[in-house]
Amino acid sequence: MGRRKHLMMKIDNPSLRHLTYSKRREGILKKVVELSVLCEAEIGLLMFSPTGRLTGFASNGRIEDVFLRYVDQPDELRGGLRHLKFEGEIMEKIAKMEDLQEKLNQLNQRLEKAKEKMRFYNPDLDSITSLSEVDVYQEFLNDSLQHIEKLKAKLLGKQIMVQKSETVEVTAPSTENMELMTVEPSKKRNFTADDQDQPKTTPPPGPHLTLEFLKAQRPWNL
Amino acid sequence: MGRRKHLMMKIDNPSLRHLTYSKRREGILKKVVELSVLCEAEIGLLMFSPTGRLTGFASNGRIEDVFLRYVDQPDELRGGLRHLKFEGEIMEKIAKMEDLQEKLNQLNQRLEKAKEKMRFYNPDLDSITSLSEVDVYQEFLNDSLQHIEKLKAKLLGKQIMVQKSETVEVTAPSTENMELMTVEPSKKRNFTADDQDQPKTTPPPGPHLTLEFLKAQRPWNL
DNA sequence: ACCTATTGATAATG
DNA sequence: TCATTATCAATAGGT
Repeated sequence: MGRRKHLMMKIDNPSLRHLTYSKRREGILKKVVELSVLCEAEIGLLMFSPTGRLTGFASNGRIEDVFLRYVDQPDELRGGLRHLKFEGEIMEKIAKMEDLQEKLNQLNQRLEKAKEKMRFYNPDLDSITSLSEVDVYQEFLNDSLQHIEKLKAKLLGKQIMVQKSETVEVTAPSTENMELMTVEPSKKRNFTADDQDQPKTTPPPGPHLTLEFLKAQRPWNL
Repeated sequence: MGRRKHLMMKIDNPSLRHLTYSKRREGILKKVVELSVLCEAEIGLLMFSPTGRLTGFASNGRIEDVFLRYVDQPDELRGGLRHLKFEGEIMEKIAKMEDLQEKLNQLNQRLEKAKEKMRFYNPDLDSITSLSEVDVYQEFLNDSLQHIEKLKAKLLGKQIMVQKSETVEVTAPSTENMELMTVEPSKKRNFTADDQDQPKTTPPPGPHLTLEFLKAQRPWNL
């Protein structure tokens, strides 16, 4: 349209160029608005004049939403637009963030697991209320001590026979004074009797704690 | 243009609407390209069809650059376009991501700490090479056992006097057969002698392990 | 800004 | 989706 047709190349004359820009900018803006109205299409348009002035339009009032929708498009559906550097920044960051969130959740789980396991080694004494629990923790620590003793024996170059692995004696190392604290097996048995019938397959921590369960709570299982 | 002029409202007939969209979309695209060529204007255009299909254009090939330029505009210069929600969202997400990264690092540290602490309770026996280390671990476990014993005594309603806390006797709970494993204090002292002079202030785990350090490695310190 | 000759875009139709 | 074409809109150039 117009008396003559422009060559499709940059208009040399700056004033003519700017005039053309102004006219066509209005035309495009009008057409874009019409399209968005007639077809309820979501449209975003940004135009920077040769002098840097911005004119824009977004069908819903916010360019940002249109761009967000664009960013959310799967690669295949972004017709007419090739290589997306910005995607390689924002999308990457968003993906990275989701990845981080995932890792963070996993780590949190592992940390909780670790904390729980540590409580088996050094349970909060105030939280233990039943003697049966006490015995299981005691057995567990004895078992750990036994491993230590075995190692010590090896390092000392001694052969120490251990027939029953659940029985162990401990030597206090650093003091001259020693005092024995003994609890009679009989009374203990009275209180631990309930445990004997408990299932041995990974019970939850609590009143039905078993030695087997505790033994599974080793650092290398983390 | 056209034989008749549309009312400026949504076209009811869906097929007609889509047809109109297709045609006008091409027209706008052409005009936009022309404008960018004739005037060297930077233009970004995003159009979503009623069915969600995207058609777009960016004068330099990347919508993202146009959008970034838009985001960089001072508020006053964003003609016709108000408040920038997207900028806030992106910035927010980036900040959130950095926050997540930070939390993840902290969690990783805590997890490593937890793992390390657990090794104090049940150290990997293969990794222990010196008798002095063995002794410290042994003391530590004895200490834990002592706590258990105290609790048990309380629960049994007994008063048990403990004069020196570093000495303890352990009763193996669950078997009839018992076997004692004893290491002579003298030989032990030979091997643990080095530790006596070590500083007691949070030494690193390893050959200079101390009981005090291990005692600090309790779950509630995590 | 406005005018208007001219060209371009597109609505209706096949 | 593509082609045709009558009609109307956009705009180049001038004022």
